[in-house]
Formats: sequence, structure tokens, C-alpha cells
Amino acid sequence: MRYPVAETAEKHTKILSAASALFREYGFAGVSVGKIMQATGLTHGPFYNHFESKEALIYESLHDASEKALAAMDAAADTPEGLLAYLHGYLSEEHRDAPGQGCLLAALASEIAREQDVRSVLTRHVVAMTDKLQRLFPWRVKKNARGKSIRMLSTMVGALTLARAVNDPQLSQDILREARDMIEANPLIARRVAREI
Amino acid sequence: MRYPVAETAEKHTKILSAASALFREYGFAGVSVGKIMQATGLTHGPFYNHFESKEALIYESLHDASEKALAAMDAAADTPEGLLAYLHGYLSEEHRDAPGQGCLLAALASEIAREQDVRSVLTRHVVAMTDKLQRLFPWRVKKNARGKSIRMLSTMVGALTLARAVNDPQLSQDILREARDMIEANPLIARRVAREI
DNA sequence: TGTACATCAGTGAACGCGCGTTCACTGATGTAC
DNA sequence: TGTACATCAGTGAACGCGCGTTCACTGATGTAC
Repeated sequence: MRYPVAETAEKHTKILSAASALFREYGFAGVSVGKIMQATGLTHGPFYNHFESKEALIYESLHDASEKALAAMDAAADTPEGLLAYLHGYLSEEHRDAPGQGCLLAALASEIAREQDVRSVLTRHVVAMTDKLQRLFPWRVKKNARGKSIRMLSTMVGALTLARAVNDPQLSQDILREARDMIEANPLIARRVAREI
Repeated sequence: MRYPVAETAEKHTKILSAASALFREYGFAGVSVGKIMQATGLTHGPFYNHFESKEALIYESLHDASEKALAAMDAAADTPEGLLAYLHGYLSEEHRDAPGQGCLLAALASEIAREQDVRSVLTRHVVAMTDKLQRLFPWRVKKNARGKSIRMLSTMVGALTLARAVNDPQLSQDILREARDMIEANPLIARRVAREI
């Protein structure tokens, strides 16, 4: 039967966001088209009314997740203090325990490396994140701001990935704490934080 | 037909090493039992003469890869200079382009995080690597050696993962170079390296 | 040392299953008049 | 404004395929005598 146009568009975005959360939580191979459609309350058939293939959905949902993440970063981190809070949140146990709502780099980078088609989306995401880091942080006045933001992003992604993979709760906590401490050990940040207190 | 005992043991290790390379290159879900057996020159049937299940092979091959990696690290990095060379190798383009022969953390951490059974193997690997780092490096005399080695491992894993996922060759190189520079920026390492030259 | 035979890893067809994808069908919506 | 009908997203059975796993069979090896 025919359905209202508004509902159709709504379902499209529901599929997209269900897919992007499930992919981050279980990986591309770990989520079937049927599971995604089930999460939106539909049967698996009409998936192909919305997307050309699972591959196309992966591409679109990553694009969607990237834009949402960057927008959220903009909203939260419009000041150096806000960015500091954002970085703390990134390296929090809450973020570690909710990969479906979290960073797509930490959740999917290794799987994306094997899928040629979606690497460009991830590349743009990495560039956008390092751009934001160097634009907002106090260290922007220093030399090699881009390099420092790349180092920081590497540490963040690595620490979150390891904190998730390890099954010793204490070690997991330690990994996150060390990465947080490292960020705050930046002299310019330390000065800024001290001023706040 | 019956086969010599020596050959049987040899085939067992061949399956193990083929599996551990293929898993790191294509992920657990990306490699079938048939592909692994094909890589060892056998048909898929006798797989179950050697291993109880694919799950059991994953566990055993990770264990094997971890021990080999730690042994190689021991052999290469028995001096601070050797360790420095090892770290350079870790963050090299050669390592980036050969995930099948490379670090299991960078290749499989996110997938392992989803497989409860094998997280203990990865946990032991992380502990062993940070232990080696803090034991061998000049910074061992300073405070919080464990913390610093955790930070270093996070940066290494994150940088290698991102360098592999990104499809811009220049950006990929920059990520690796920044991580290398970061390691050398450690004051105690810088002093040591300067003395070498 | 030579012979008879039990062993058991490898063979390859077959299994049930879940996957991505297709398709004939349904029927309320939106449109033409 | 009311009626007739074309549209098209959702339904759910079905497809071919590759997966992990099983199994009856093979036949050289290793062993018992």
C-alpha cells in the first residue's frame, strides 16, 4: 500500500541512524540488513526501496555519523574550556561503554581500512577533527599546531580502542586516565585549567 | 590414509600461522575456515582434526601471534637503542602496509573488544608490551614509568590504525611521522639519540 | 626380519543456516477529472 | 467537492550463495606378532 511522503523520509533517516549505531557497536560484518530493518520496526524487504545495497548504506551511514559527530563537537567545544570538557568526555568510561553512540574512528577504523570505498569518509573526518583541535586550542599560537593535533587524535583513538579491548577494569581505567592526564599535561592547557580553579 | 606424525604437527603450526596472518589482514569475520585451509594447501575438512572450532582457532592463533610478537620485541629491543629502532619500525610505512605480519593490537583491537573470549589474550599482550617499554627505556628512572608507557602504546596503536584507515598518502605519512617525532621528543630519548650521532 | 592389520589425518560431498538481494503482491495515499 | 484509479512503500516468501561443521570413506603409516 502507499504511505504518506513524510513517513517515508522519516523511515529513511531512522534506518540511517539505526545502522550507524549498530555498525559502531557490532562492526559492519556483525550487523545484517535484517537486523537494521528490525531495529526500525520494518521487515527487511523495503530496505532496497531506500538504499541500493548494504555497501551503499555503510557509506551513507558513515557520512551521516561523521557529520553528526562534527556538529556535536562544534556545539560542545566552541571555547577552549568546552573543548577540554569534550576531550574529557571522549576519554570517559561512559564513552568507552557506549560505542554505538561514540566516535566512529575508535569503533570502525580497522574495519574501514579494509573497505576501500569508505576510506574517503574517514579521511575527511580525521582532517576535520584535527582542524578543529588546532583551531580551538590554546596551543594554536605555537609551532606545528597541526602535528600536535594529529598526535593528540592518535592518542585519543588508541587509548579508547585499547580501553575497550582490554578486559581488566583497572587497566582500562588507567589507560583512559593516562590519556586524559597527557592532554592536561600540555603546558598551555595546564595553565588554562589552573586559572579556572 | 595415515600420515607421518611429524607432518601432522607441522600442519598444525602451518594452520596457526596462516590463520594469524589472515585474521590480522582481513579480520576474523573476513576469513573463512576454508580460506585458511586453502592457504595451508589442504581441503577444509581436516580443520576439525586440528581445532575444535573456528572460535578455538581464533583464541589459539591470537595467543600464538602474541607470543611471537613479544619474542620478536625482546630480540630486537634488548637495548634502549634497539627499542628505539623497534619503535621506528612499528611506526614505519612498511609496518602500515603489512598488517598480516604486524601488530595484533592495531589490526584487531576493535574486533577483539566484541569477542568476550579473546579479550584476556589481548589484555596480557598490552600488559607485556607496557612492561617491556618501561623496563627498557631511559625514562625508567623517572616517576610514573608505567603511565608513560601506556601513553606511548596508545599513541602508537592509534597512529598506526589511523595511518592505515586514511586514504590520503600524505596524511598517512604525516600521522606516522608525528608519532615518531613524539617518541623522540621525550627528553631522555632525545639526549640518548643525540649521544649516538 | 617379514607379514597382517588397526590406526587416523586427509578427502570431498553434504548438512543446515543466515546472509544479501529479488519480486509478485497489497492497499491506503495522492491525483486526475 | 466527489469519484475512479494509478502510484509505490511495505509485506513476506523465495533465490542463490558462502559459511561453519559433519561424516562415510580412503589408504599409507606404524605396530603387534
